[in-house]
Order: sequence, then C-alpha cells, then structure tokens
Amino acid sequence: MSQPKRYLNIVSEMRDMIREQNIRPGDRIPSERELAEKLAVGRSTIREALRSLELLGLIETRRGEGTFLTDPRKHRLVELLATFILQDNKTLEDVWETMCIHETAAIQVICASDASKLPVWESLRERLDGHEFIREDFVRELMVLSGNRLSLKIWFLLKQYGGNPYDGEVMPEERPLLKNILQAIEQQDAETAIRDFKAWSSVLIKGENAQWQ
Amino acid sequence: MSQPKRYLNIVSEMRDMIREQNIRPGDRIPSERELAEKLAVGRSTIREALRSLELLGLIETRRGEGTFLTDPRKHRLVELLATFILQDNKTLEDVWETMCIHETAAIQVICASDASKLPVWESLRERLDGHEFIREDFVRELMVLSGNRLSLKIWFLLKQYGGNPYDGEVMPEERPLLKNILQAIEQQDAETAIRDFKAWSSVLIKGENAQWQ
DNA sequence: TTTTGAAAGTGGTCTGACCACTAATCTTTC
DNA sequence: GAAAGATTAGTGGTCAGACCACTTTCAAAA
Repeated sequence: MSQPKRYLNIVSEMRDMIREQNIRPGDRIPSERELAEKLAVGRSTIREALRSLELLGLIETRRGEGTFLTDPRKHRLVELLATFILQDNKTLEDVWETMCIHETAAIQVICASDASKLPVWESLRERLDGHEFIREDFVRELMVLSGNRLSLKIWFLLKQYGGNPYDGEVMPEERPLLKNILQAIEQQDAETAIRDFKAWSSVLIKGENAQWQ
Repeated sequence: MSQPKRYLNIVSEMRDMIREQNIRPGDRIPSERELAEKLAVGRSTIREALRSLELLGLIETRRGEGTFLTDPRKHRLVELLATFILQDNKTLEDVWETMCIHETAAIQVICASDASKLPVWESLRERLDGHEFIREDFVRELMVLSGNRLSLKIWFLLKQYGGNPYDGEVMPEERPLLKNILQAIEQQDAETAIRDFKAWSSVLIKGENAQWQ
C-alpha cells in the first residue's frame, strides 16, 4: 500500500484525542463536522472511521445529539472475542478448566496479598448465612478482589459462553465448604483454600450437586 | 432509534450475499458502485459498511483492484480493541499477569499428566543447546502440551496484545534455568518447575535481561 | 512478436446538499 | 411571571457528483 488509509489514521488520532482531552465514557466527542475541520479531512472520511468504531461498540451515535464514548464495560469485547476465541467446537471441559485456571490464580493472588485481611470476608460469611445467596456472587467476589481486571473479563466471557456452573443459590450443605475456603484465605493458606475450592467447584461442574438443587 | 441504521443493514445484507453466492476467502466481492446500485443505496453508505468490515479484518480492499474476502484466521479485532482497552500501564501488567496465570497452569497440568514423560523434553533440551532458539518457542511448547486449546488461544491473544515478553533468542546465561525447568517437569515436580519458570519470566518482563540482550 | 500507452474499472477522498431528529432558545399566551 | 408552544441552530444519516491514484486490460505501434 503506497499510501496508508486515511481513515485508519483518523482512528488513531481520535484515540489520542480521547486520551489527551481526557474524554470519559458517556462524554460527547466533537461533532463530525468539527472533527473534519480539525483533522483537515472530509466529513465522509471521518464518518468511515466513526462507523468502524461504532461497530466495535467503542462509540455510540445518536442522531440530533451527537457521538458519545461508550462505557468500556459495554464494549463488545466479549461478544466479538467470543466469535474469535470460541469459533471452533470447543469442548466445554476446556472452558471450565480455563475458568478454573483463573479462579485458582485469583485465590493464590488474594492469599499472597493484603486483600486477605479485608473485612469483606467477614461480610461474605454473614451473607452466606442469609438466604438467596447466589453461588456466582461468591466466585465473582474472588475474581474482583484479585485485582486483575483482564482476568476478570476473561472469566466473565467464559462463564457467559460455557454455561454458568455457578448458577443457583448456595444450598445449606455447601456452606461449610465455602466457610472453610474463607477461613483459609484469611489465614493466607492458599493451598487449603484452592483445594477446598476445587472440591466445591468440581461437584458443581460434574453436576453431582443434584442433591443440592 | 426510530429508523434503524442503514449501514448495519448493509452489513447483514452483504453477509447474506456472501453466503448465497458462495463467495470464499480470497474471492472478489462486487465493486462499491455495483453494490450501491444493487442494494439501492448511496455509495458512501456502502463504504461505511465496508470500512467497518475492513477494520474488523473481514474484508481487504486494494485500490484499483477491488474488495476481497479475507481468510477468517487473519481477523484483526484483537489488535484494535487492544489499542483502546489496554491503554494504561495497569492493564499491561494485567496482561502479563494473566499470561503467567495460563503458563503456570499449563506447567501444573503437564506435571500431573503423562505429558511429563514424553520424549519432547529431551528434544527440547537439545534444541536449547543449538543456536537461534527462540524464547517464545519454549513457552509455546508448554502451552501446547498442556492440551487446553482454549487456554492456548487466550495465551496467543494476550501475547499479541501485550507485547511479547518472550521476544528474542535464548541467551547462554538463561540455559541453566530453562534446563532446570525441564528437569523438574520430567520429575513431575510442579512446584520447582513453576518457581524456576517464574524466576525466568519475571526477569524478562521486568526488562532486567538487558544483560542478556 | 514485443512493447507501449490509452482506456476502463476500482477504491480513496472531498464537496455540497438535503433529510430527520434533538435540544436550546425565543415567542406567545395565560 | 409562568407555562405552553413555535422557532432555530446543531447533530447525525444519506445521497449525488466529482476528482484522484492505482491496477488491469487490450489494442495500437514498434
């Protein structure tokens, strides 16, 4: 390509502009006509760049109002990545195993960090005893507290695709196991926490929890 | 939105057209002017749809020649989202940490399986002594041998996004560490293998390997 | 036969013009 | 003065036409 595509430059320049001017999600970005003048290109070129970003879910356009930056949590990352990562007939085992990889890594990180001393564990214990405590909340809390947002995103994606093994409420029979996990985390005993966690999740994954449901 | 976006319809209609006419990767699709006439819309509308598909890597346009369907395996969604989502340093750390999560999990699985007895380790050791052995080959071999294709795929994508920490050749100084890892794997000593692996990779990630390069 | 170059066709870009819609402003009315 | 309505400016959505840069094709010239 002797001359690089103009609209690709626009995409990069807009990314820089968003960063420099500290435009936050939900904020309005300059109008197409303004951008065209500022970047010294035709409006149609601006539009080609914008439509690409819109299809990616990075921006949102509203006729009569303007163009807005999308909340990063609403990006189509999940759906689009899914079409790439999970395009082949992936066995569910791989999905679950990969989820487990991220979950145990999260526990490992938490046990090795100050997060193990947070009061959140005590409150989790209390919520556990209450009714209507969803299994997924427990695991998600672990993923969030590990502090790795990317890992969390991947975990969400896998959960969405692979069918959520943590669907449903925590049954009374599960509580002792979960409390053991919490205790081990507070004691920064990663080995025990992971062992108990795997024991709990493997029952859920193998569907041996019919008795609980 | 009272009226749905036109260019989104174009995207769907083109997908249908591609399927109906059995257009395969590498084939040429009708010109912009033809599409505009056939779908009864302006050429600029066609272009907005095409640019979206091009940015996703679904089609490839060559000035003077035409527009062509691309190999599905060459999609570039990943790099794009990366430039928007993974801009700050924190996320870059997350990428490396997440890569490490998958790598150590791979070692763990290998040590616990029959893969630890494969002759591939001996051949790896030999290639290690030869010249021009790329670091990435070593890690990729681990990922492949773990047998989790999904984890492997995620690892590939992360490597692509976050800048490859395993770029470059293995330096003579690194060989003892790598051989230790191999030996530990063959002895199914996951703990030692992971510890040595983390020692090796952390040096690479922190850029403390300037001495080696 | 080989070479050349003109022509046709393609994507790349710009301009200007409408349309549909929204939100702010102004005007009218009570 | 306040509320309701009408106006207006600004926005994205779309179209038509015009060039440009480039590639391929093919007929004319050597």
